[in-house]
Amino acid sequence: MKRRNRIIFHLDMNSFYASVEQAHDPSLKGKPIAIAGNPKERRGILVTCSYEARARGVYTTMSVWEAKRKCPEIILLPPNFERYRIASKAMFDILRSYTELVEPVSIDEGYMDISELDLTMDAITFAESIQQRLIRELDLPSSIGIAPNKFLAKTASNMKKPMGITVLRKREVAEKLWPLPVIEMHGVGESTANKLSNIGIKTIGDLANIPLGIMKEQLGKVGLRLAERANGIDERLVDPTSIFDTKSVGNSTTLPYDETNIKEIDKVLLRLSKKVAARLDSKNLAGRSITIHIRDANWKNKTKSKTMQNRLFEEQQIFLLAKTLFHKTWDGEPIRLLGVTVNNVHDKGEYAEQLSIFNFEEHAKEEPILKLVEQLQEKFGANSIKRGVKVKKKSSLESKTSFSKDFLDDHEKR
DNA sequence: TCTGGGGTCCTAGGACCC
DNA sequence: TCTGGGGTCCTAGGACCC
Repeated sequence: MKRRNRIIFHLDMNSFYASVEQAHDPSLKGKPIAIAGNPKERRGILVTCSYEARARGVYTTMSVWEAKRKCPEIILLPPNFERYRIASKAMFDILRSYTELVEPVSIDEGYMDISELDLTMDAITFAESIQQRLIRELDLPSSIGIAPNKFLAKTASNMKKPMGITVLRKREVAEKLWPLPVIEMHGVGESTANKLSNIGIKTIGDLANIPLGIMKEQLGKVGLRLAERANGIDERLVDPTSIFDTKSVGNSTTLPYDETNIKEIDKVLLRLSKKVAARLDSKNLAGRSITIHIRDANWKNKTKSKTMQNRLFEEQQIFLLAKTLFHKTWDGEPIRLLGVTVNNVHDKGEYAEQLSIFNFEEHAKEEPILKLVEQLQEKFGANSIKRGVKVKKKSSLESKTSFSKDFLDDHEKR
């Protein structure tokens, strides 16, 4: 059974943050501008820069001091994420005015599946009309890739910037893709490129034609997938809902100076925990596990995580766990970066339902459990129940209790 | 004076269970 | 008296992307 060929668009906004700033303040147009995380901060980098800046040798991820050296007249702006979110929403609203099959993949790019659209024009003309509308209504430039699948569409949109429209057909893969160095491929970074180079794979064509056994052996599942993509094969569907299943919420920060002062570190952990809690709250999410991230002066990373019985969303809860994990991990080395992430997140409402079998209050009315509660509270105090005792409901009559490990850990220390 | 901050996915070993 | 084989969950770390 042969499936009908799909038509997938990948739309990529060109130097999005910089373009939004130029649209917002037209006097910035035609000038070398860059958005820097915090232009005054030591260790700042460029998040985006305008094409005028690029023409002067400046690029994204370049450090601020280096950019200033390369291009002394560069205009540095702090990011205004609220502004970018509004522009992003307006952009996706325009895309969704044509089809519901729009999948945002980041703030400034997304896929559209237009296979089923009843178009009165060809795909290229349609892409042009979208591009022109984005310019007309939002004053924002974009590039569009047109292809039979996501990978090729993404690759195509990258081929011509700014304001490009590129078609990449399956039958053109050998001619247009294969000559390119393998590092150009989406999904291949420095590390993979080095590994591939070691086994003689330099171009995307090399990758496409290597025996699958070797790829599997060298790079596992990732290798097999890359080999498929190099042959222009990608069956992934455009999924408009993927944006809604957030899996983690975290905040991290690079410290102004490598830090060993525990008081300062605690302050930072508190600040990060507050941010995470606030963001969870604004998205109405709660999580089941927490990870802390420590990067030392040599860029060596350490993570430590812990999965909890109960959902996690309160600031104090997150802060205390982060602190505990930090002290279990830290060896006294100067710290460059600290991060706090809550993983395994779900919608709070959904969560309450899922966990209701563990939710003590709901079952406390049942006779056998009620007695147990009284005993436990007498022994360990009123809050002990919420903190660590898991009450599992097996059937309406039969029930079982056990101590979670966290609970026991807590009490061993006293 | 190198190198931010937000994420996702994958792997691999150990614990634990049936 | 040689001890299989799944499956799932947890944890740590790595690669990659924008």
